[in-house]
Amino acid sequence: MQKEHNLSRNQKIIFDLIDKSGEPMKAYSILFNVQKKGIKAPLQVYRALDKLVEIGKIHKIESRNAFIACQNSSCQISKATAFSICESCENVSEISNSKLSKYLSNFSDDSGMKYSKYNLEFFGLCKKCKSK
Amino acid sequence: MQKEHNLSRNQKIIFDLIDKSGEPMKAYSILFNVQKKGIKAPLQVYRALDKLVEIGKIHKIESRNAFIACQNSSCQISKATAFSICESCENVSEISNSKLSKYLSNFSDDSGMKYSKYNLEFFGLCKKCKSK
DNA sequence: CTTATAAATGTTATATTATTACATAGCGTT
DNA sequence: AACGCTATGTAATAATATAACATTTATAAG
Repeated sequence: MQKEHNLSRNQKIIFDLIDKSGEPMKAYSILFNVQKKGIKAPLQVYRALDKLVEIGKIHKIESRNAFIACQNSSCQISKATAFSICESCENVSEISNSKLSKYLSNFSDDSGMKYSKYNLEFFGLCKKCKSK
Repeated sequence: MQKEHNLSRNQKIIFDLIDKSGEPMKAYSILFNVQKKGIKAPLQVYRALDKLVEIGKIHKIESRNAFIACQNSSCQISKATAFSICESCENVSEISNSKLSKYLSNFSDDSGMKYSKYNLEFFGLCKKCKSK
């Protein structure tokens, strides 16, 4: 079992927003959306985002500078993330494929590096966009 | 064989700089370094970077907003990139592992997406930093 | 060679993303 | 209460990236 994290006020507001949106959100778009709730400054958003990423409730889509709620029920794999990104409609979803995550988590080469984390982003066309 | 790309003046200046540095360089650090050669504006740098990424001469390290010269002799795999990143010394190197690239290039799942590109970033401690 | 076209360049301004620095408040432990 | 830690508030600014527009250079077709 995972440790249950008690989110602080700002963290909760921001997590709920991202989670409900169901898609990647950018920091300043988040800021805009939570200003009515009293979160006024970028730093307040970035601090909450940092924490939420740290505890695995959200992930950053690096190629898009955006944040998406973790879609793996228990957020067990926040150090091993994989996403599929449609280059046409920009739809993003988290890939939960145990073979893939096993393969990558166990990956090692002769560089002498000890890998403790990875992030993988696949790009392509989603079903809908392919058929257009 | 690959098409030989004739780099333009700015592209050449910027590629040479990145290539010689041997490590990831940030856009504004590049800008600073090429100002004496007449490249004065960020956009000039970003345009060259865009082109160099497009033709596979350099890659963007997304998690670092930095650019590194392709280390695979012929840049054949610019649509299939993998890097190892030391979280202590920030050393980055491109992973050339045919099993890995085959595995990922052939990856598919039941999402219906057609994957045409991927970028993978591994994080950990390099040999040197591990032993400190 | 010249005309057309695409690619690259130059320049200014501005948009977007993210952090520094410093002060204050809340919360759990002893 | 006193301490340590986490979170918050606020202002300023740094770092990363793009828009818009004018001009020049390279490439290819006639």
